[in-house]
Amino acid sequence: MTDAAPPAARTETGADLRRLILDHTRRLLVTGGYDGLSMRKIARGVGCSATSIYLHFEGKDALTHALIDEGMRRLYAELDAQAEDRPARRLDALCRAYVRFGLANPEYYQVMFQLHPERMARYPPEDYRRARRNVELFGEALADGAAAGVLRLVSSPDVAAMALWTALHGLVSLLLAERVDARVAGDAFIDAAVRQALAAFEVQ
Amino acid sequence: MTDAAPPAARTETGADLRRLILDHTRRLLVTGGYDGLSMRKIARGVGCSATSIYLHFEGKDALTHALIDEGMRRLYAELDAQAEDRPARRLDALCRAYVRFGLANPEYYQVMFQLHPERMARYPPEDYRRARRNVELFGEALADGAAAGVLRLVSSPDVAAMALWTALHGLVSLLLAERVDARVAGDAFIDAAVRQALAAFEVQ
Amino acid sequence: MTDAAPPAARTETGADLRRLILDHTRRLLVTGGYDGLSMRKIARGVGCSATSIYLHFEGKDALTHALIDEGMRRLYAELDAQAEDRPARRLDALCRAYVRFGLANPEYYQVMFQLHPERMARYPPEDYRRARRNVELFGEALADGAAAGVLRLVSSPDVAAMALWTALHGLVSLLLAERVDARVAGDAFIDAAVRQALAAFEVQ
Amino acid sequence: MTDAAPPAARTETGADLRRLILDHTRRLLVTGGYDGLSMRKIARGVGCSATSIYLHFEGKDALTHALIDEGMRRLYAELDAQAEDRPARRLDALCRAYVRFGLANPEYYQVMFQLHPERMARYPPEDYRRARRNVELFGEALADGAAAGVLRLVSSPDVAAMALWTALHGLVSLLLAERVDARVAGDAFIDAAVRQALAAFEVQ
DNA sequence: AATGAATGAGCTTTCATTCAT
DNA sequence: AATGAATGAAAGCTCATTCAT
Repeated sequence: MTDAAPPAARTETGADLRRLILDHTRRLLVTGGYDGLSMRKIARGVGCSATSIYLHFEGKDALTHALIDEGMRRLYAELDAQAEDRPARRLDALCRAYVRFGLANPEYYQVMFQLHPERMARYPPEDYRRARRNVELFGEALADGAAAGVLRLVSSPDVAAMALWTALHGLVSLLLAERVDARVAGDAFIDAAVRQALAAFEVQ
Repeated sequence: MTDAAPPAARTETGADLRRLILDHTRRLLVTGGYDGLSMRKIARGVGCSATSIYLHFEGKDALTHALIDEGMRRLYAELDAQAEDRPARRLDALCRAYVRFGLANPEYYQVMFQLHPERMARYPPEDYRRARRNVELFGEALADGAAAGVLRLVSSPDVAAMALWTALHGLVSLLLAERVDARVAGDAFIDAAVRQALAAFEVQ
Repeated sequence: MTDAAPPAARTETGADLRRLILDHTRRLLVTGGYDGLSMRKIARGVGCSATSIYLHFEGKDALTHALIDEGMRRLYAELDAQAEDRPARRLDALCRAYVRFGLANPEYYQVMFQLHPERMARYPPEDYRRARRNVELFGEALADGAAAGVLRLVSSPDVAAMALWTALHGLVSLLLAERVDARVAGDAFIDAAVRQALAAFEVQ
Repeated sequence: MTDAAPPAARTETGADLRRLILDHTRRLLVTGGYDGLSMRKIARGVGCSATSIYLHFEGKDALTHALIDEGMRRLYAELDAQAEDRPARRLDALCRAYVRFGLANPEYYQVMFQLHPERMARYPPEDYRRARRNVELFGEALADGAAAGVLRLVSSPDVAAMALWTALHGLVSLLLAERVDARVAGDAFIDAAVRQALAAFEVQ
């Protein structure tokens, strides 16, 4: 039959629908936040039925989790790309890459780090473990730096990394929330904040 | 003393309903976050009709804003109570008081600092101005310390205060979100993180 | 006691509140129609509590009925003022006065003639009787004209008057509803429509 | 013929729900008027959930508009069926068909011609254009009659048609509103009123 | 792989009205 | 004469999800 149509047409939507859904979900997250998200809005945006989303994701949670995982992988890719041998320089690069990633990907950042704990409780453990790798990169740089005597550590590398991460996260999230005074916010401020967060590790 | 006479008359209803509503709203915020909040749930919790809430608050926004303002005032009270003459000590006390407040009042903290910017856009300007006073307290301590030569500043007190605030906020919000590794989180970690944030201002 | 205040102050709001309510209700009717009417909106506009309206009117129905009655009286006053001895001229003047009144007082006209019959079912019979006087004025002019041989009647004056009224009502209500083509509506159109409605009574 | 096969499959549900909704909406309009209308009442009447209505109509407005359009088409069908060559007779038949339609379909008539202008403002322009075709039928009869010298016109056919329409509308709407004296209303009255409205076009 | 139809629960808000004061 | 507090009912609408096809 002629109306059996080109099979390629289906292929394009077929496996790619998953991608389309993820991408449009991200777009919606930027404008309306997590709560402004709805399966129907996503479907409308992608041009498929709401039901179709359930063919690719178990539910809203699973969709969100997929997005988180994707974000975590991308963040890792960016952080891991900071190929710098000297630990102090690497730490600095990691911080700046982290902030850059957050500001450039508000939608990922939101679901990755600003979701209600209850919602995260159902996050798959193995994904969680991978997510933690991101902070570990900071810990490794700190440990390397301490070993080389170029970074000063007063607590364990893990603790220091976690504390550093909280500082960076505060910077990113308040900037994204537009809570930093507009007259202050800007590259200069970001630079100052990152320096301030790193000052603790400077050897005199 | 004389005007203390008839307030008991309407203990359960009257002006007290406003308080009950605010209090129960806070309770709901802890468990379900801002999006888990609903006028009906609040009403059910306080034991009044959903309509009654509208007698005391113009709408959900106004109710939230009242809560934010209340939180900001309480935070200010706590920060302002850190009566310490020596600037460096005062700054330290401010930081610890801030974190303490956030962890002790997750519901306030959430609406105060983690609301979607769109939702904050409707926040009354005069309340906003008062809210900013909180960060200013940090700026004053920094300026005082710099003047006295006991704190080192590489940027303006305002910028430094804002950057310090972002660090503290990151600490509080990740702890509240239960995103800090349980094996790490604890008073020791908080102490380490605060020290790390303050290290930038230490004079060698 | 000094706070017993000037009694005149109360007098002004006292009996006059009824008037204020009626007047503001009319204003609301223009903008939002009957269904856009609400006791609270009225109260807000007048500056009194919603409860206070119930001191002056039994309910929304009674308030509406009072407005209808007032409108009917005003319409009667306008029609009755068309002092013209010659019946044909008087009839013409009555028609034009009717249309003028309707267009000038859309809020009255709406409740007077465009309310759902169910809502009118509770209208007090004695008021209804007075309302009917308005159409009777047309009937009298028609009867006078027929007796004088200057108006042609093919049905009883009552029937003819009623039919004439329906035509005028159609004109007014479609104009108020903005359903007459904007390029057509205007004084010329009104004039043409009234002439057309009166043509039936012309003696050759 | 072959594609007429499986429509019985979804007799109660499927595409038929749309019809059921429209029909029940009409029924509700008769008893309670436009303002007595509610999505829930409709749903209760059809035996479906309120949500289901939104599957077939975008909202209350769209539902109403669909009803208006349907009514306009039906009215047009009735008017257009008045196949009469002689213009004067055709005009008479049009008038009587119009009134007949209005009295027989109070629910359609209501939404078609008695809706608040604000509500009509959102009516789709292309539907509006079709609706206007109804009045144009009167204009054409008038123009034909004038050209043939059997109808007297003192204004343009368009204006005369519009004026005639307002008269008929007044007749229908006051009858539907039960505002015409019960002792008068009846076929004789309708006949008298229509004659009166048409008298203007009679050639002496 | 994809869909249209359907739903129950829920949302914020407004309504007319009553009651104690 | 006037009010603040309160309410049940209802409004229009959106939600995540299921199911038969």
